[in-house]
Amino acid sequence: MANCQPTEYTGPLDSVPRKTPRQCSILLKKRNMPRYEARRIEAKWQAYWDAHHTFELNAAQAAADQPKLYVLDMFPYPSGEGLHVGHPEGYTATDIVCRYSRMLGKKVLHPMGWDAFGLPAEEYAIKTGTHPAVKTYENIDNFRRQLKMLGFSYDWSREFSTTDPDYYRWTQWIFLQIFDTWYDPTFEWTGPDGKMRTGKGRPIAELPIPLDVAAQGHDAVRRYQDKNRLAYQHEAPVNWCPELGTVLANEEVIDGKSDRGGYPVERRPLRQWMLRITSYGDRLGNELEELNWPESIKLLQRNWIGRSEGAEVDFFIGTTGHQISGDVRSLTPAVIQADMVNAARKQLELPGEIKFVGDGRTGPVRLLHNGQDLNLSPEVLGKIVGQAVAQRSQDVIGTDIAWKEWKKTRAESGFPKEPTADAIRVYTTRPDTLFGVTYMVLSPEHPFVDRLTTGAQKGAVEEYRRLASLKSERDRTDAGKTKTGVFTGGYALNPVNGQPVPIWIADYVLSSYGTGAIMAVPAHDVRDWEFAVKFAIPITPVVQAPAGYEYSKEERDLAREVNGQTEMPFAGLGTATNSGPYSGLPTLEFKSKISAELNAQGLGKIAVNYRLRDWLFSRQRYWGEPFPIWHELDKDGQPTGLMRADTPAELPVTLPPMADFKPTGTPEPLLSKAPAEWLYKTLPDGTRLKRETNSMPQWAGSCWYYMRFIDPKNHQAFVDPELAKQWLPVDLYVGGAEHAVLHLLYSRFWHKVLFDRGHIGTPEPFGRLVNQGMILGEAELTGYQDAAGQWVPANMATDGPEGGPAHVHKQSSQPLTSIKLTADQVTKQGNDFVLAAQTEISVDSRAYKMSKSRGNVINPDSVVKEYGADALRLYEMFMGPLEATKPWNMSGVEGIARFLARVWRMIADERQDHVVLNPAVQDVTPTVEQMRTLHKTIAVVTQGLDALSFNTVISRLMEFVNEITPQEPRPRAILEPFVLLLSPLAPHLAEELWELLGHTQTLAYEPWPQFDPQLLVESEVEIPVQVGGKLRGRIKLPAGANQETAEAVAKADPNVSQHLTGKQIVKVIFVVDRMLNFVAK
RNA sequence: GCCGAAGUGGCGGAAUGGCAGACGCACUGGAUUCAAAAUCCAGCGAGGUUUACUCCUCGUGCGGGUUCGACUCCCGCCUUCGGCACCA
Repeated sequence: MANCQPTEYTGPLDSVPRKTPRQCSILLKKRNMPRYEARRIEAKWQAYWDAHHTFELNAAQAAADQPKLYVLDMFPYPSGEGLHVGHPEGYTATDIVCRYSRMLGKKVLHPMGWDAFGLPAEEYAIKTGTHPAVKTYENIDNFRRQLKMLGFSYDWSREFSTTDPDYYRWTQWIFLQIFDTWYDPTFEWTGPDGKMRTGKGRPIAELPIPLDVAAQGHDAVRRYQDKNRLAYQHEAPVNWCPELGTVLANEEVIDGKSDRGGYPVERRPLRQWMLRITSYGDRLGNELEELNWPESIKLLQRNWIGRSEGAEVDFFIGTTGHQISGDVRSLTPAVIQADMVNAARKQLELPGEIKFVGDGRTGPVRLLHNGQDLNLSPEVLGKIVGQAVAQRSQDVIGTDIAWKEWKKTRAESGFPKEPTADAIRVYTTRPDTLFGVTYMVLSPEHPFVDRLTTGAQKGAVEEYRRLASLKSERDRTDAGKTKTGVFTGGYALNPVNGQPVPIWIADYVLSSYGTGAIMAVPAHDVRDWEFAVKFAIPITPVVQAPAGYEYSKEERDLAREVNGQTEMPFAGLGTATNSGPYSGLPTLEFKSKISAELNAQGLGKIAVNYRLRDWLFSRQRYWGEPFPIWHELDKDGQPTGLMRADTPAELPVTLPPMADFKPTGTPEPLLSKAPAEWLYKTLPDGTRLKRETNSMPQWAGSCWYYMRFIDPKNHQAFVDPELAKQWLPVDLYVGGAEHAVLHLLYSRFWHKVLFDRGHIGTPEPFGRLVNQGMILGEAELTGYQDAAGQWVPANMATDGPEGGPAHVHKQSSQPLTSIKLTADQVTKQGNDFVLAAQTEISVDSRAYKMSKSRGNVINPDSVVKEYGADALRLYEMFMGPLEATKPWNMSGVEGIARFLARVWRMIADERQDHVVLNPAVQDVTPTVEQMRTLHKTIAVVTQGLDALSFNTVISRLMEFVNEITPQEPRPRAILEPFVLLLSPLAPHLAEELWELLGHTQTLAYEPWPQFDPQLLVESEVEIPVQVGGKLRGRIKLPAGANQETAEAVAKADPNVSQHLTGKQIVKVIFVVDRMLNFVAK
């Protein structure tokens, strides 16, 4: 017997031999039971689904008259690491919905593909010399293998990669659409969705050309069009990452480092492609409204867009001849007189007494020589005045004349669309505080800074600008640091009262927001207050806080004592004071009134700004879509600045063959090293062209993939409009919250452009969005020890400084060592875990994000190998709500595997050496109880799947098994529906059992079991009885029993009656079949 | 600092105004076994109480409130996680 000991059977499930030697059969029958063999079953059914094209949606099915459901997983990047356990979480959820929906009779579109351009493959190429495409397609093969191994019901016939020329041909085509579009913000129209909108992306050919531009000829018109396209080129400081050899979008820079790799990023002015997403800011914000997305994600997007309403206002600075660049305030009339007298004496060479009468404000200026009016012509007077200006860099009269002229011109011409050179344009949300402006601030990069800087300030200003240019955006915008700035020496005139306002530069004003210049109202803005206090600039309050106004923490933090009085900024709404004719107006009324008034005078207009910036759309790397754009060259081979787009017929512009992928080390794109035949061409008319050598960012390919899945093989269009109409929008879109702003905003933007241009009929791509939560590593217990090996309580440990030890003591800053503890070293005390041996030492108990460095990464391959795909799928769904962040726990997977094995034994006979039905499964009529169990399960599972609460669905399936397994016989009539209920979640096991129950075809299209509410009604119910709201007993009643019956039965309960004795029943609360409560005194 | 989400046994979680802790894990005891694995059965918030069946008190981050009744609704705080962070 001993030699019959089948040691090999203790190995993994799949190594159990199917046939065993006869002589050992008695023992081996027991040993060799066909227990639940996940590996065999899963491989079998995956092969079946493939062979039968079970989940491929062919044209006939797609055209069928059934409700459609488009369920999409966020496009994965097929990394070399392979699948992470986070991926199957969302994928399983959508797979369950799809399988369930097919059984409900819906036609389901559920595709999968690859977002495969990007840096990692290119970095691998640099290291190894292999072409990025090689590694990319290898990774894709591995990813596909892993996904197939999990049994997801994707329609693999629709698979594609963004790197396929057949796909990026259409990415380039869509780029050309964007390039061919300008945004008309005032255009009113009704879209195919029947909604009225203001603002539309229109063909560039429809752009009205101003007469003066048209007069300059064809090239001027082209340049004007290029400036107005949704895809345009722009020279601006951008985030240049030398390590990655590319520029990055603002969104790809985190804390001054690159999102990918964490390399330093510097600011450099470069010519880059931009997409004018800000034009769609309003619609991207407003049209979030109707989407079935988590409110928190909508809010995140709204905040990201950051719409603000206010006004643009021009502050006069004079043209070159009339610079206001001295301290006007120091100029008393006497000083001005003296200046002008000096100028006149010099110019007219007149001895004797010279006197000016009038100052230009009250009437014409006259020059008296020895008391006699010389009746000088305005030209001569102007010359004298001009000299005075030249002598002293400020001239009140000159300024005053220019100022009046300027205002007059403005009143006639209206507010210019583009800022003019004679004024600083500011953006403010509080035009009602114009009377409180005591200084202005330009961003250090503002183009007017040089003009406005006076000689004395030149050195300081230049130094400040130099330092600012070296700082990263992050350093400059760190809210915590104290404000810095330099006075330029220049002044501007406040449009509401002509008061001169000193102009500063400071890096708290960003060149990329608004107009890059602000009017500062320290009394009513916390930033301006802080700055004004630091530089002793006057603070003029012009808004009265309402009675009982509660100052915010920010405001209170800036409080200061002046003459024994506490002063602080007031940034809220109130009543205007000290504001000329507007005094007494409430803030909002003031705002609209002054905006209108400024507009009437051509001094300002209502304006909207976005925190969102235009999308920096070019990269300098190889592994991305080439732009379908050519640059015209002049005789010397220099770009003329004019562009030509490829025609659709010329697409795709494929990547040139290259062997060297090393970055150029400069912002010169890698594609500039491409072969000349790719880079240059000559048109029939002799025009030399050079290709655009930037490539598109990774986001491009993922912006529209959901549309291509609808019609992936179409060679005539990116998608057939009829099919798009049928399938869009995506009905359920599941993925991680890390794409809350970028991907989701970018694809909504592209979608809207294509909508405006009439290519698709829906304004939004994704109807319902669900964010799956993150899966953390297994929970860890961590204790801390100091250098001497003494335990330190966990609440005394804190993160060490960057580059230093990982943990330090909160007080002494000594480095601490973290020690991983086991469960038996630790005990719970109150709310804390403490060392069992030293209960005064608390320890950390936490799950951390999975990371290679922490060594807590769970590999789906090994989970599947050990427990099977169904177990992995079910476990990920059982962990908790889909949206929640939750820690992994390997024994939880074992628990699920045990459940699946129990399901197996409920239906299959594991004592036999081949797969047969359990003899307990019989064709008998189910009992009423069994029917109730089944129908309760159908009800809970159906509702649970509709609500995506898979964890409770699985609980209910477990309860079914717990209830039914001990029973014999087990009626087939309840087991078959059970298998169908299980099938969306554990499809391989369900198919195997379905076959075992005698079916010859897949259950994928079996009708979903319907529940009969009649069968759920129980004849007898147990309800709780409370006395004074506290539970005192439970009574059994016939279903639907009335209050009298319930009270009688309840009073008969000894414990209830005991609690009622000596008390008076004041009131009885009774809810039929739910509860009974005696309110007693 | 601002915005958002969440705090329930040893752990993951269930219950969204009506029996707190379903279901699973871990743990404890038992059955089976030569033994182990697997499986099956029972117990499992804390404290008190009864020979026993029991019964009582407390308990959903903390403090208040509304209600016959609150994990659930309202007000104020604390903690953790995520996002934003000089956006005029």
